[in-house]
Amino acid sequence: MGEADRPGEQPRTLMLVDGHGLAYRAFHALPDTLATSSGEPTNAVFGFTSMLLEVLRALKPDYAIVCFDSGRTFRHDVYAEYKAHRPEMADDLRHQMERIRQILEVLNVPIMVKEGYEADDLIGSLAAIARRRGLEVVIVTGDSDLLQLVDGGVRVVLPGRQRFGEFRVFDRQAVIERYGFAPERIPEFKALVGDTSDNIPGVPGIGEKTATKLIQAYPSLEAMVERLEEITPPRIREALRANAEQAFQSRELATIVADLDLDFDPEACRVGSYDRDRALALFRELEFRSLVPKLPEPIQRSAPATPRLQPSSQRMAVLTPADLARLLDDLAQAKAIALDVETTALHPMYADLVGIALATAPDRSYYIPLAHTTGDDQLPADRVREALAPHLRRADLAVFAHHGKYDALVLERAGFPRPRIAFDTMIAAYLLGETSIGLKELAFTKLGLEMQQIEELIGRGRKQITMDQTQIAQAMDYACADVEATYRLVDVLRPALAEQRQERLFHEIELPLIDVLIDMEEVGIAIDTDFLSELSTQLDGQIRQLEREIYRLSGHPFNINSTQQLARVLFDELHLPRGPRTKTGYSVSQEVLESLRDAHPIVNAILEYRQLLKLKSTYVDALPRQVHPQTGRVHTIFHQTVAATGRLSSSDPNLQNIPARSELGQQVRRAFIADNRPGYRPFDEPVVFLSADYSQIELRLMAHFSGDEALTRAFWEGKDIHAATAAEVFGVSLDAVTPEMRRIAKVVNFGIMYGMQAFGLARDTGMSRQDAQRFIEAYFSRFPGVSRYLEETRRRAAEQGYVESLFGRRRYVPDITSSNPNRRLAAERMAVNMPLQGTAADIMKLAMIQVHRAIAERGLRSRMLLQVHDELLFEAPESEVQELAALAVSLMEGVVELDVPLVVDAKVGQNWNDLEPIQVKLAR
DNA sequence: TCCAGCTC
DNA sequence: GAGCTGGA
Repeated sequence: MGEADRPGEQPRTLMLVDGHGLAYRAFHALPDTLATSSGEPTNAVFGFTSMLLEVLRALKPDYAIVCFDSGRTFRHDVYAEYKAHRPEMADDLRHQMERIRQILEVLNVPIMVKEGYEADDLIGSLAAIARRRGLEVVIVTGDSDLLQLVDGGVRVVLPGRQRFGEFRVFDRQAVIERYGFAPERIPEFKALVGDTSDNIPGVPGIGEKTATKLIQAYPSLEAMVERLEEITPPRIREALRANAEQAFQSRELATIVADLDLDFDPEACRVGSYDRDRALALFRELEFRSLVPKLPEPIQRSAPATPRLQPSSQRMAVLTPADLARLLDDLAQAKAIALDVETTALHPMYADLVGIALATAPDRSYYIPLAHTTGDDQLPADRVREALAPHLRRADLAVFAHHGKYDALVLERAGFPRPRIAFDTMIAAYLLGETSIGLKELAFTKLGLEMQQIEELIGRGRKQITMDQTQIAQAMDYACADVEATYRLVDVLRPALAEQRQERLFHEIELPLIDVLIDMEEVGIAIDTDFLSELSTQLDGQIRQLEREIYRLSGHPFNINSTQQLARVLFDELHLPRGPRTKTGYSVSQEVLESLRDAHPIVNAILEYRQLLKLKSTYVDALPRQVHPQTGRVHTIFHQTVAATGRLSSSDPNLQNIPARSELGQQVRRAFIADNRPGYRPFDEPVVFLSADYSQIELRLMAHFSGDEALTRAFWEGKDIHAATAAEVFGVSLDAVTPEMRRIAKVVNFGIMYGMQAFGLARDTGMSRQDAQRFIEAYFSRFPGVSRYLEETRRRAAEQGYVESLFGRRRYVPDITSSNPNRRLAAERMAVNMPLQGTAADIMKLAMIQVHRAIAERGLRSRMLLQVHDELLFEAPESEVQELAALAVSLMEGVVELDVPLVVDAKVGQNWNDLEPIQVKLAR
């Protein structure tokens, strides 16, 4: 029987997907950075799949077909130029079309292609057939041309303008609201306006506004031509008269055929029956983790093919002394456990312990609730601490964790012994170059497990609760699944590290560093809040004054912080010359403003206003808010797995970008003080800051790696490297180097390490492009080793797909072979920079471990507070500072032996700004 | 989310 | 080249 409406039943819905249209739109709407970790581009596949699943979920169609274009279409016979302008499908997209076919195959969505026709025509015809059989139709496309098919029972879905994943549904009313006329008149609209992408000529001189008016005023194109005489203005009338034939032809081109005779068996297109396992495997291959939850429930299976949880695992909530005894028995036998803490906050210094999860085997786990507000049957924390402490201290018990630095610090703050992390799955994944290193992502990509998302437990947005408010049984399932996955991941990641020969990097640098970082995060640093609040008041006055000045000069008040409003004032009202554009308008960046300094007095005021406000909001006002209520100090988080080069990063607050250059910046730096505040002083004697920083470490590494003779010699001779560079390149003696020559040489030295081209050098020095180019050439002829090294690094990167630091840290640069020159050049810059920045990071990390260990071994009370890439900041009792300085300098300089000396400068002072060099008496 | 601006 | 944060 047919699909005609049956009494009392909702009409069924057919979803028709415009395969090319949607893929094409996704390809251009989504960034081409969307790719798998191996570099396969997936933006079109991802956008297509995301939209498909979203519509399936939201509109729940009963049937679905995806239509694709075939080769040559009848339109070529009508108009030879049709689509002649369209560029050949980009290779990146062509490849992705095959992936889309695979997606559709595993989702069991049928594909329709018909020789000589485009997807539009199939869709139009299928829609008509489906309507005749009483089905509702939903057309999913990226091409707004299809809006002409909208009718009573036909709706069109287009991707959202802002987010591709979201979609807009157009019914008849929505089309009328958007265009001002009915859907069926869209072909006439296109016939008048033309469409360059389809190479439809249209009527020259008629734009969207005029076309809309004409369509609203006349019932058809024929009527317009018949009643030509009444059309005004004459320009339009004549344009129409001269191009009437072309307009009719254009309309034909723009009209979607809806009368093909197609076989259509709805039952063959039923939504829902598909092989979930195969779909998951393909999603895994494409790294579409975020799309997994959007997969429809298969109707032919009662349970998902891949278990969400491991059904064979034994889990228990540890609630009674008997439970605890059982856990301890198990622990006593264990050689390794996976550990995870559940808490109330992301910042380890502000997180309260809510529960502890432990796995003693991949399929055996425990959850010990400690502070759930939902149950009163939890064991007392003291009892749990006493029970676990001996095990956490056991040298023969390996503790696995995912982001163990966090767990260890939280446990320590809760009174437990700090566990030593024997394997950290997050760090391992980071070293391996995995693109997603979250536990849930790794469980999916490495183990094929679909893990419960934290949001499923605690919700999201305004209704989000904290972990302590969850039910114990639910928290147990969540936390136990995490530790079991962690346990299993170790077995996958360990051999992978061996395979990449990164065991030493992992075991001798990254893992030992965890302990150092925990100490630094826990100790924190003191700031002078009184000083900052005074500074804030003072800045406030200056800012208000500048604000008044700016309003006066512009003639009216406006929001100076809004880049859009500011651009309007500068370029529209004051008519200052516009510079480069951003996506949303004209740039009002510092760089642009600097160039306009002389054009109008308001520019200077704005620059100064910006600087003051930036420093005030980012540092002066923000830092005091970050003082910990219990410790009275500021505790940053050091991230070990964020930077692509192996550097650390810092956040909450970021203490690695405290101002240093400007006068005001130095004021901010002065607020970081050695903690001699009454009531806070950590020891019974005054403390001071010791700062130890590597001098020119990356340039030294450049000398080492490149073996360049001139550069190496300059370092051995202890020369001012920028002056020495200037002398070489300008061909003068060292004494004859002017400050300007040195400045340029300095920019070049930095630029070379960043893979800078002549353009960047010209921009940063104020030279002309030609001069910059000549300068770079002169540099390379003076330092041929550097030139060879850069070339060799790029070549190797292209050959193996990654670059390495001295200690085997890797960075993958898949774009190094991209056909897009911008992306390829960017990849080349990353490739030449990483070995320098990455090796510097390795060296610093090793030094931190050694200095930290030496401090402990010598029983010193000095504490390492901060690492800022090439600088270590310590707080030391005055009586220790000499010893500490000698220790830090000698260990830092001696971390590795290179072909150039490593040099460390040490300085001492009461605050982070006013530091004086300290003469280091090297022991022995 | 983007832009701007602070660091090494 | 590498980061993080504030503001719209």
